[in-house]
Amino acid sequence: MENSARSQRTRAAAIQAALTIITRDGPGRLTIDAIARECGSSKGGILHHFRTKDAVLKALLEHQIEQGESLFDGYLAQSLPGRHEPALEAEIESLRTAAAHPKSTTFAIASALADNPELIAAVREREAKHVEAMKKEAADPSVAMVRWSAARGLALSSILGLCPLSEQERMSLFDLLRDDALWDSAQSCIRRRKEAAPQKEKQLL
Amino acid sequence: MENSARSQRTRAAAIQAALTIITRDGPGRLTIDAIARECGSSKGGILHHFRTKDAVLKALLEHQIEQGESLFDGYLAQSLPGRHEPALEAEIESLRTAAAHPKSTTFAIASALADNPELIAAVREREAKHVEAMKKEAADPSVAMVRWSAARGLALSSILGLCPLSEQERMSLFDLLRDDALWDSAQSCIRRRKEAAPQKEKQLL
DNA sequence: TTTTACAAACCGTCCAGATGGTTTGTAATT
DNA sequence: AATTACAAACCATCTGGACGGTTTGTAAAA
Repeated sequence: MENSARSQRTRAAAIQAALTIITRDGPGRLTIDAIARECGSSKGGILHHFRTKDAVLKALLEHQIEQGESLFDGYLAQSLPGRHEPALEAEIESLRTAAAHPKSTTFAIASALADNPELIAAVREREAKHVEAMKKEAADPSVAMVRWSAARGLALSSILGLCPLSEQERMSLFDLLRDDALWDSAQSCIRRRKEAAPQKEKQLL
Repeated sequence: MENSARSQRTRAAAIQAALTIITRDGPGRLTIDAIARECGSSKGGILHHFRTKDAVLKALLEHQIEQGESLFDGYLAQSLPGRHEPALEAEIESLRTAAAHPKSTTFAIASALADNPELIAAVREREAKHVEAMKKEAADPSVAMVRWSAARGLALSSILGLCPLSEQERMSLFDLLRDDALWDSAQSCIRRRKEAAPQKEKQLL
């Protein structure tokens, strides 16, 4: 086999093995030895691709980010032309999907990443771009941020195993958050009220 | 010194030391040796109080829960008699406070807990009670859940270092979420719309 | 004197990374 | 086409340190 192809294949296999381990055995069991065993490779082979264990984690995170991004892109592409806030809706749907995965790798990866704040920062910066897009398209950015935050809260709670709501409740809340027309009408009420009694948040968002 | 007092003191010192380590050095550095070193005790001494490391984590979690609970109780006690949804507001304020702590121990503890799902379940169950209370007092439970989820999203994002919003933006969003009157008026719009075009979430929440 | 609280030395295991070597692929030279 | 020279991928083994937990010792309290 061609060298580069071989290399790429084992690298992908290593990442897949890491994901398997992290979900099956928990993040505490993710060792280089375990990865090597899982993908039928050797420790040396793994360490040839990733010079340190942190490099493995970084690759894992990048893989996860790519997944999330393509999920988002898919939902964005699906959105009908008439929608007011396609990015927000795609984001909400992405979060709904993420929340649905109870044995989430995301949690495991997050916990494996706990000691690497710089990697987390990368995620946050990517998130900032999405937020920008959502604010830009929104009639009222602060309402968009509320909807986004709520979806995020549901997703993060579920991923961390902290969500006390049933799946049905979660689902219908996601439905509600997504319902553009509903928020449009609520928005006008809020706006009217804000103008009547101006609040701090008005000029900030 | 009296035995029991001495014991209690070292136990508290151990927990405090664990919190110091976990925030200063990261959860990966939380070892029994480190705790002993930090609080000027010995490994044997620590293991006299906590038979295993998991017991330390459990104690740490309980400590954190107590903190959170008393914070919530404080805000609840502060709430003025006229408010419609005191529990929700107290919860939102608690979450605001939690979010404000950037070097949060919560994150570190969460990640240290990653391999102990049963401990996480305890937190979730406690959360369920709060949710019940909030639903009970709410005119529209689904709106309350949206507000709560949004506050939770902001808090969790901040704690995990994933929140791309500025502190000001976060603060004003919390203000907005807390504004009972505003949501009341929005609620009536939503309700009107729901009745006009009934949705799935209506009967579920 | 028995129990409690702690200390110090120690044990077994796990694991990241280093090292030295083998196989496989590649490209230039003859 | 065959040979040579090199590079990349990969493997088996070792090591040094960290860490959870145990055992043994000790001094004070009960």
